[in-house]
Amino acid sequence: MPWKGEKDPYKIWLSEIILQQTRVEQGMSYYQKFVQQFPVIQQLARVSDKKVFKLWEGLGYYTRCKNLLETARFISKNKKGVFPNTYEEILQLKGVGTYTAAAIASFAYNLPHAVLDGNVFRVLARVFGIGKEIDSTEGKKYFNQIAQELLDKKNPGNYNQALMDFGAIVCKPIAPLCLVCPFQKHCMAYINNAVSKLPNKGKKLKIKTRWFYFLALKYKNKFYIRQRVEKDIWRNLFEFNLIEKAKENSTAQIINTAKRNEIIEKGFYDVELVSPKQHQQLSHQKIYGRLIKIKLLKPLLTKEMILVSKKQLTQYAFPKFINDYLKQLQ
DNA sequence: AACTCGGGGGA
DNA sequence: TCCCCAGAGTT
Repeated sequence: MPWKGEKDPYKIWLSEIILQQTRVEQGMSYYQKFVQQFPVIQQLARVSDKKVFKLWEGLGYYTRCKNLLETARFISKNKKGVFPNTYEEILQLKGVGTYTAAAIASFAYNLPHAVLDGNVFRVLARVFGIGKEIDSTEGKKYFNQIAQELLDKKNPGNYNQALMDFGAIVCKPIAPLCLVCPFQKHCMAYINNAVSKLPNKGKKLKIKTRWFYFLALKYKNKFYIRQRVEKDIWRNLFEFNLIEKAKENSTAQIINTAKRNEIIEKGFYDVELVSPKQHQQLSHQKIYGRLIKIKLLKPLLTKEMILVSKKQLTQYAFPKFINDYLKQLQ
């Protein structure tokens, strides 16, 4: 992995933000893109939001991208481009929590802070047989104390790296390699046949179902799009005119809603295409929907949406759900 | 403390 | 389908 052994705090920070709740294989190409285009933090700081969000497109958790830019600009302007070098200062940065601060502090500056990520939680829970819920406040505190005690204070960077690698390669979530594990004889979970029960993740989140009907409104061969600014999924990304429903609706019902909302007017539109039903499973929501392509014979009255050509669409960041439609859009 | 925030890949 | 990923911010 290109960030291993990396000592530039900027690149370490970049890799850590990208890898939050993200698999290495998924984040790799994004890291490469960012490092190649912005070798130093000042370069990232002066790029437009639009371009950076386009680079982040498809990676998910888009507030990471917003915070990434905010932090790059903060360090560039207020710190003369010099990355902070204490745990406390690093922790203050937007988008940097206790894990990321410990990772940067130990990897870049060899400061004695133990990382506590999914890997470390798992290894500690199993080896020591800790059944406390890892997402509770008490559990986090408890695990953090143990992690900090175990840390090799003379070599925190390598220690942290090694423990995470061990969790990722040997002490895996599913089908861990217990038979070749050097901790086999001491691992409380293995001895008690409880490997699959640890770590203990408490709550299960409820998944809500939503139906998104996107009206791709076309006027004079250009499409109306808008930025999602509300507090919801895909904030800061772009979309077509959205009609959201709690349940499945027929195309006729959606068209009726559009008329009622004065988005289209009788005699001044033409339905050109209705896509197949599509769905996307997010960690906390299940999205169903369709794209309905409509040719408008007169422009929209609202100023909320902007009109862009098919070619210009490629400059905007869209959720995957819409990008899948864009491929079918002529 | 509980909720919210994406998308991908393996079983 | 379910799980889980080098978690953080908000309510």
